Amino acid sequence: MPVADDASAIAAAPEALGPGAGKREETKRANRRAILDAARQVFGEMGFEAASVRDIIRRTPLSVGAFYNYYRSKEEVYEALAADGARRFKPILRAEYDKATDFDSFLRAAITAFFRFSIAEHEAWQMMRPTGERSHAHIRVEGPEQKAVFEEVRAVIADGIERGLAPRVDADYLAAAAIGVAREVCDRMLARRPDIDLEAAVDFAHRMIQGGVEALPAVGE
Amino acid sequence: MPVADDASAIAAAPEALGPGAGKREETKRANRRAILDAARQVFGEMGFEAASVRDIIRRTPLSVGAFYNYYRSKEEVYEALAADGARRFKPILRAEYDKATDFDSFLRAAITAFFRFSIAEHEAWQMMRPTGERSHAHIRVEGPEQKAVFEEVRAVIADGIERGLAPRVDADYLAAAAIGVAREVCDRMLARRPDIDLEAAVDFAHRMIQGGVEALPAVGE
DNA sequence: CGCGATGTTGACGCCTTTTCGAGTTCGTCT
DNA sequence: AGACGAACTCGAAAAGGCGTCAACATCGCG
Repeated sequence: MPVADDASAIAAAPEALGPGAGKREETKRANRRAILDAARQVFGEMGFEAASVRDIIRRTPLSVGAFYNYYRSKEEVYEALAADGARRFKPILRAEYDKATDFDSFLRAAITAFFRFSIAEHEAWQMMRPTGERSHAHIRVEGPEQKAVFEEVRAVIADGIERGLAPRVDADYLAAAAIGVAREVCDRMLARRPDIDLEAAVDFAHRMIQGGVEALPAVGE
Repeated sequence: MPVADDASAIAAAPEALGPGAGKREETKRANRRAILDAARQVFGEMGFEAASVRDIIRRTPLSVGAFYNYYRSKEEVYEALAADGARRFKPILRAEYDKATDFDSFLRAAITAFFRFSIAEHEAWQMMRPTGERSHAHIRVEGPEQKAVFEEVRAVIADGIERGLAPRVDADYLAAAAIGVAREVCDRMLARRPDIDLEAAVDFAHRMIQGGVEALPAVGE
């Protein structure tokens, strides 16, 4: 199920790309992607801490110097990777919202989408993890892209409040709480591999959030 | 050694010394603590990534070699720091539980305690942060001590279920969800500095979790 | 008092990161 | 087309952190 490694590094058919698709731009794009792909592989295989910049560029036709033209450190690469995930998830969320007819069904659809997305990402990163030695530290990136997703959630909630589908509460807190439930339940679900019961987890998170929302009192003003 | 004299605590009574009475043990303890204190300061000031082992020991009367007698890396120090926090919080939670008469009031007390604790910790770490350049990456440790806190929460919930105070649900998921709400709302609250409204945040989290729990029975309401 | 165990020191070697100037490729102007 | 400059790449080398270790200090105990 892991997304097959497509040979994205070298474009065999440099078709007419978008506007101003000079060869320069093209290789830049390809290099960025080569680095990102290699980094995902390396981080997945030996963990973020253990990985070095050299490990990454070794899986790339590029040199050390070229790496530093694109990213300043492996941390920045990691952030770019995380940003990429957020950037891919946001439209999914948006699509669910546009498709939904009522708040409750949107909530469930959004949670389902998030869990599915997380499972896929999880698998994509875990390809070949030989050493069981797992670090106890997780890194959570809170960059612009992640904020954008948060904002999306907050906007949707604010909209729901506006339409009277939810009580007048602090949309900021509600978005945070909903994301918190989803995130943590998702983590637990993933921890139960290989017996992942998507339905049950979605159901739990959905009821929890929905019930919580209904219990919130409208805030003054 | 800077730890110059001590008032000649004569080793006349080698036996009846309490736990950790040897001078050796004592300095070991002091050194560990010196490292931890220095590390908290350094991490707070320049961020975890930027900090080096030498930055830490520089604020300590110890040498590089001594550092490696206590910890294998700055990561391990960070984990120790996080473990320390969890170890200090766990009894607080326990005390609230022993004191509580019903589940609902315990829940509120626990959330309040957690938020208070978080505010204090936050302030302890943020002493003097000159450079505004903040990394977007947070590190979350998930070591034995954190697991112990999680287990504590889960046990309390399981107990509540046993007594019929909460519906028969997956205690694992419920603990995760409750922690998720508390954590995220707490983060948001802290982000609103310096206008922190503890009451409002506690109230929000409390209602959210309580409402969520009530909505949980398998055959939705 | 003296000896072994335990702890500490700090310079050293290793390894990674980051820089930088020479060389190369691309886009563009004539 | 030819040639010039800008942008990019390369890899050696500088910079610097990490972890070690042999020598030294201190402690506990008989």
